[in-house]
Amino acid sequence: MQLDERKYTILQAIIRTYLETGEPVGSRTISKYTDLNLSSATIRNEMADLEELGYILQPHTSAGRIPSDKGYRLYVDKMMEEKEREVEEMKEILLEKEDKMDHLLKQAARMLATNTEYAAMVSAPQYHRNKLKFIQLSRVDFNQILAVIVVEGNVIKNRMLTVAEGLSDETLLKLNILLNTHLNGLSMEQINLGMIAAMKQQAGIHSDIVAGVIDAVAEAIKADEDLEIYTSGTKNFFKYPELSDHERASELITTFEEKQLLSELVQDNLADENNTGIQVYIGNETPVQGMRDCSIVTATYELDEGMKGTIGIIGPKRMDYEKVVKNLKLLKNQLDDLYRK
Amino acid sequence: MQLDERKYTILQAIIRTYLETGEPVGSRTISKYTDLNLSSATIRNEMADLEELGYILQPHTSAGRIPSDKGYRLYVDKMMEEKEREVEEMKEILLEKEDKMDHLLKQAARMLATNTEYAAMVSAPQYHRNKLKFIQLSRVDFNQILAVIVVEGNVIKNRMLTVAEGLSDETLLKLNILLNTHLNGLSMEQINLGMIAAMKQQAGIHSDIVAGVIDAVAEAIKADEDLEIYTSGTKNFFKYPELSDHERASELITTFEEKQLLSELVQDNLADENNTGIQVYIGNETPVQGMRDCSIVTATYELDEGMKGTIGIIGPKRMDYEKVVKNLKLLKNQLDDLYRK
DNA sequence: TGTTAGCACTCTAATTGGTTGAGTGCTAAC
DNA sequence: GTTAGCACTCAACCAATTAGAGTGCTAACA
Repeated sequence: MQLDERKYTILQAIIRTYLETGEPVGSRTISKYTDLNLSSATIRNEMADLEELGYILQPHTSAGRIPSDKGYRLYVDKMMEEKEREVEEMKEILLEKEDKMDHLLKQAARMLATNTEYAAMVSAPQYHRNKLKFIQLSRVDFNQILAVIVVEGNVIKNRMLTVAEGLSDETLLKLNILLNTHLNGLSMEQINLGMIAAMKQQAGIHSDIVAGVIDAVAEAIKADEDLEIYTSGTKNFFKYPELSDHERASELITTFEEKQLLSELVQDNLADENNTGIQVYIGNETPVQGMRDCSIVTATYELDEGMKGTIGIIGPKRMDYEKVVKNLKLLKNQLDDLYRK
Repeated sequence: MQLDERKYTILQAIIRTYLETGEPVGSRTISKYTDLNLSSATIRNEMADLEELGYILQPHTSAGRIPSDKGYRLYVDKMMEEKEREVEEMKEILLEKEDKMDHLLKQAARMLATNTEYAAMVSAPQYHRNKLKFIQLSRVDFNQILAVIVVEGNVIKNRMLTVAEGLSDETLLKLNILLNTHLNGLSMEQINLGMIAAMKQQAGIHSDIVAGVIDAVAEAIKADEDLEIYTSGTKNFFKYPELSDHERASELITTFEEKQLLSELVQDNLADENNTGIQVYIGNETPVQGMRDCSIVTATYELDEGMKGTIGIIGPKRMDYEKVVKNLKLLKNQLDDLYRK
């Protein structure tokens, strides 16, 4: 048995109706809804076939049909574009160029959640191909040295170092020059043990300062270790009965609170090189444990060369995919443009 | 009518029983529970009086009684200490001296939530009495200057400034000296417009750099504007039916997600000078909108001189106050000691 | 051969009414 | 002042019923 054109049309009608109403769809509804002019009995026969093909399911014997994951997948891949969406008024998306990145991203998440009425996440950009740009040691207190490390992409890392006894300005200058001449322009891979040893030797009694700085450099470069993720709209889970029984809600909320659990999503997204921009995970396809009953739609944005982050929406499988994709694209474009100018 | 000793005893019995069971308490239960040797009928009379006095309420006509906010308040103020709590095995609280403050505090919140089975929050310390310690301008790129500002308590603020054309090392040095000689050691209040104008004049064509630095200084000092708050255990709200209907849960979760809404709590807590250490808010007493059905217990910790933060537990009014207070005290002590050594 | 009308059947959701049990308030007696 | 006793209230539970939506199947139709 094949998915011929008529079955395809019927399936499409079922899914669209279900997305609108959230209720299982019966044969009579489809018989009226489509312009196929078929009786409900015929539709019933076709529905039985579609069920056999795995595109739809029956929650119980005497209920209508709902789409299966396979059905949703077909919808997202093939049917979605075809529907000419009425241009709908959308709350203006506006991102002020805030100087604080964290505020900006938090704001972005909030906006996504408000506009879509689903839960939203935004990951802070990951910095790749990081090279050391600049190191600066300064005396702050008698026995405290501040090391400032700037890497490509203008990520800044501060590290306070305590020294046993005061350093003269001259010594400090020497150390500054030592560190900068040896390390500037290098990537993590290029900094090797031999180099470090050589520097330590040159630093003499101040080798522990060199060690501290190297340590801070390492941390600044592998900043992705503690990937920041901002979320918003957790309460929207409650809008969809299929997600809001205690057990499920509890799991979803925990996942959303312990944001590290969402990092899979970010990894997955960034890893995908030939990423067209939008990725859809339906039900079991999700890389995040505890969200098997949801659909997740993500997009990757790029703030600056190599600074990529992920934005995403989590909602019920019967989410309004068009709206979600539209919102994500809009935000992605705004973020892409933000620092490009 | 007065709260005589017998009424007091009965009230105590009612509240304790309710805390244990979470069910409205009937007269017969109390008649058996206490060693007053009174019949249920007598208890009923006393209960009617206690209700009139406002210490207990009846959810509906033919139900037992539950404590009112006023009842809980009396319990927390007067009755709590009297109960000798069996020393209960508690999961060991252990805070590694993590070098990253945010990890440490997040971890602390998680621990509180796990131990108590309520929702927990931890605020990052607020830095008070901030004076400027040190300013450093460095060239990073041809047209980019990095300003590093260190204030008392070693809070560090970075600000990237873009300049129209390159600056000579000499000019940079001059600006550094200008800024440091004028500003070091001053508090926010001491930096006035006249001073800024004078510096701008001396800076000549580089007055915009001075302006940028002043701006960053202002931000560094009023860092409390974006007070960091870490939360954990949101899902614990679901453990208590009185908090987990959709409406209430939705509100609680939103408050917990938009952490700024919890800042009232922190303000309130830090403002209270003669704070004995633990503060209890019952029901309507809470400073946080949307938590009127909860009780909140908070404590203040002090990492270093003037670096105060708040830790807190949010749960149902019928929470195990002793356990909560005990946990907060334990954590508070650990945090207090952490950087003191 | 594909389509349709019709019918028996299934299952959920909502409604109803009855029962149970916990708990109360009140009164009269101790 | 205390208590026994009784009538009353109310939520919670259960079973039975009903209504309605929807199905699958069969037989007739074009």
